[in-house]
Amino acid sequence: MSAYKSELLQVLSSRGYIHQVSEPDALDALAKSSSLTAYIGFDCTAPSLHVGSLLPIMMLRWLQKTGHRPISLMGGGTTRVGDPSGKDESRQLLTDAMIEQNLNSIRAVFAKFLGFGEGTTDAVMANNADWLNQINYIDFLRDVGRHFSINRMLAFDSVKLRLEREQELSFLEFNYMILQAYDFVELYKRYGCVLQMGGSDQWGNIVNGIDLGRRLAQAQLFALTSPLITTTSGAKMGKTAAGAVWLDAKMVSPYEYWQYWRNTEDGDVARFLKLFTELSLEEIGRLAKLKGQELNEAKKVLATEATALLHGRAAAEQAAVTARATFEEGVTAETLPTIEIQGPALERGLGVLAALHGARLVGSNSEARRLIQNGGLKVNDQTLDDERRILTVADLRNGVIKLSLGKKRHVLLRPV
RNA sequence: GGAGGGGUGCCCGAGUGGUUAAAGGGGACGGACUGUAAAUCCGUUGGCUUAGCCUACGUUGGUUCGAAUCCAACCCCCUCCA
Repeated sequence: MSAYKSELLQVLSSRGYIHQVSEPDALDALAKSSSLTAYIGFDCTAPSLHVGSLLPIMMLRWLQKTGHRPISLMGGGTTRVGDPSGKDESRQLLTDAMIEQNLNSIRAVFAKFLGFGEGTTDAVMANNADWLNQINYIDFLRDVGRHFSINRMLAFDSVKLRLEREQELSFLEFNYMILQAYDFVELYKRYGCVLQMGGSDQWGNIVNGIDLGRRLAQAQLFALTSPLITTTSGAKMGKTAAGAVWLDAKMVSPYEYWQYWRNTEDGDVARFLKLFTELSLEEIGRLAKLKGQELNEAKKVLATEATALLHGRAAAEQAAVTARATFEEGVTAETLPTIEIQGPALERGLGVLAALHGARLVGSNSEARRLIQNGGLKVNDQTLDDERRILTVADLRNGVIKLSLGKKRHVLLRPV
């Protein structure tokens, strides 16, 4: 690590966000002497962002905290084209209305990490649909297309690898990097944005933007990429039993989110503390020294800090309390995820299979039956061995029935 | 437009007329062991009103007692040629 002089690069590099930087010295000097504007692009094919997007969001957050202006660029325009990779499934293109809806809920997530407004370091939310949708093909070819050399584009890894493996590369994909380069220049013109950040796989695209900026606007632009984050065991981040770990509380509750971080692998704890919390490096260094079972304390800190950033301190503390009661004291915490059921249904007697399905612990009755055979389901902490078991009012403990799948997933049924 | 190859379960991939709900692997989930970790081992992995029934091997028809397997048409993907 070279010794950066600007606070921005010091922070990003010491916390492990940096993989590559173009012209680091010039960028460092600029970041030290002035307030930069920088952006990261996000796609909006899903209704919410998930944990995989957290790293770039944190970079924007640090950017703002060190006195610069972040822009989150939504790919409203590029999403309309659809991602050409993954050609096996006939993916439907999203309608404009769906894209708009996704944009709105994603915006809510950003608001938790960044301060938006009109000030000089207030975050900006841009949407490339604003300019991409207007483009006239011929004009675009003449103004932008002439600056791209096919010879050079063919040399980019993303293209070269595909060609070497004789994999199909559509014209659409080939153009993707041109559109992204254009975004960069457009943001430079509109906001004076001089830095694009992104995952290491974006390097080629970003560099294209830098070139285009020089040719089109005589601008000096910069690239900064972050390493691709996988867990120690090599898996991509953000997938669990229940699917993706979304950042929207309606899709993944704060408790579940806390649990996700609590279950971090040992080898990832220190790295994740640096990347996904704002604890000081000294504090993290102390936590990272913990060994064996004690490391669990560090995981709890990670879980609480990471959850606090997204869902607020109160929700995070409550998740921690719920988890302690559930796992360490063996008590049924009332704050576990709760499903309301109809009181009369319980009086009549509710089949466990239906109850489990209703609580969304299982996807089908067959799945529940299998789990019962494997001893993986519990009612009020008692292993369930009879799939015909009927739940009644007599099963209520303190007004709820606790259903458990495995050791970690619990749901309370509460009659209303 | 011509020639050839191919479309199988979450993914990869075997299977060319009869216990095939479909080998094997990956992934995932459950159990054991642990520290709500990793590794390891065991089990499970289409659905339902589960001794049974239904739905499934690109789509639609056909042959047959019986089809993922044979035939026809169509759709889609890949390779080569024009």
